[in-house]
Amino acid sequence: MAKEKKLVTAITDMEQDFPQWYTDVVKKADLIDYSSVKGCMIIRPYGYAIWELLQRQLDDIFKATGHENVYMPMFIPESLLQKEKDHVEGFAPEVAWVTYGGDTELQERLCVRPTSETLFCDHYANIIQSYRDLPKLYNQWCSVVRWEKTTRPFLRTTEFLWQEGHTAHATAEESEAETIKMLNVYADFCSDVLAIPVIKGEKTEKERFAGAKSTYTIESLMHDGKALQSGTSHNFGDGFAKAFGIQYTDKDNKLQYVHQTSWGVTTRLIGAIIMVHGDNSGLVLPPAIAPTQLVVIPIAMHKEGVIEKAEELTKRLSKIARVKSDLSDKAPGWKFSEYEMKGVPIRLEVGPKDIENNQVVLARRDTGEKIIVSMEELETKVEELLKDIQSNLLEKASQNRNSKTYSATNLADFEKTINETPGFVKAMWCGDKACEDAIKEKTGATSRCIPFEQEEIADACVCCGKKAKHMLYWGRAY
RNA sequence: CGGGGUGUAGCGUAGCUUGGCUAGCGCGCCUGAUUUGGGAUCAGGAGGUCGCAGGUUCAAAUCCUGUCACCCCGACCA
Repeated sequence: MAKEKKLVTAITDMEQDFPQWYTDVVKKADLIDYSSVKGCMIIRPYGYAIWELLQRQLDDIFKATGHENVYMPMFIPESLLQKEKDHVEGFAPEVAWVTYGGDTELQERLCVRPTSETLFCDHYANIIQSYRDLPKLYNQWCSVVRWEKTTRPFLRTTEFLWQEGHTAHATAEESEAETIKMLNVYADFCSDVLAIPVIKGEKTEKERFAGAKSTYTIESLMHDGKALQSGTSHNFGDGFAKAFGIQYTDKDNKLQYVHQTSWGVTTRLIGAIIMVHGDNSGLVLPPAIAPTQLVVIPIAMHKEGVIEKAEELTKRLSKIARVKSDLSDKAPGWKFSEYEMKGVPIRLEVGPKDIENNQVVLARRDTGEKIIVSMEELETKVEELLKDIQSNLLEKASQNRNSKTYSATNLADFEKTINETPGFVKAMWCGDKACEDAIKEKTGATSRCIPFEQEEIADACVCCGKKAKHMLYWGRAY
């Protein structure tokens, strides 16, 4: 693999100060700006373009799997939020309240949705009567508000964009199948589109979503060895249905409760892209999610025919990729750096020498490699390169994650590993919450998930030594 | 919510301890010329309620009080 060469000095080295590196990338790549409201960020055009591509592709998959989009109100009356006990207890500390309408104090205060389970449930109770009404497969794209104490761009903001799927099914088997199906949709999307490998698994009871029967998660690993929960899928069983009275009459004319699911991913995924693929020169975008896949940079623009050639190539390549050209009067070196910070997968340089030789120079962002390509095979080469970059990024991210995945069979090893070599730690667990708490207390690591792919790395629980039930992934998390 | 820090031009900052004349510098921006294969050079130019409010003083970016905001580190969360 090619040695990574530091090309831009405007960004702090990640080895030196990872949080600062992250902030620098987010700012230098023009993804966001801070706003005048604490914890809220302005998503700038380039950042939003990434979100739009992500949204469009995911939405297509949702539609293809039978889901429909709806839009729920952003306000939830307090009484509605309180219908499911665990749920309200889980979210109450972080909701924002509306208490006035104009200058009139409201009879009942309204919360700004932190999530919309209660709204969907209330609605489902009204529209579901018969088994013929099932399943209901709804999704909404919206923003939610959670009054977090500490915020970071994309990873945790007061308001964030997401999608939340909410479905209602006739049976427990169906809701479980839906939960797993959507988890797989997320996992495939992460690896195929975002080039981020994930661990699929179930959350322990301690980490479970407020009100859920079971919570499944995809966990990814960032460059600094910290874990990021990248998507979740919950099976509610009939808990919410009972709290909200969502019943239907089955084929045998018996009244039944529905079984529900919910699942979501957020703008946090953009944070994951940054921290999984980024390097010391800035952002590195997988082609599938890059708003600009190739940027055309003319060299010596004042020379005869250069601008015309750049425009011609831009037009030609626009047929096969998302292409833009930069004909501004900045120096070429400045442009190189600019598009590297922004993570554009391929840079095309074209100057008088190239025109003379009937060729162009392609530079790939992931490896820094420069390739001379003849005009004739340009399209073929660009398509090939985009594919190659996409798969190379997934390969690199997988290697990185695997090299930072360890296992521990006793607590001393566990602690040493998590402190000295940050990453995932695999360890056996007896299933007792006391051990989970103890490990968190002692090491600062949280249980990430009980992976579907289990391994027998020992017989005994890493904490108490009793007989182990599962292998768990642990890590320090964002 | 606890601890720490910072607010001076679009961005980054000097000045504040010890009050004093026109608030200095770098980047960026505008104009022109020369340049152009890794953040070009020269010349000229524009841009400031010194976070906000009050106070002390002949005089406040500087001292005092209050207030607002943001950042970083912890405990809680996608």
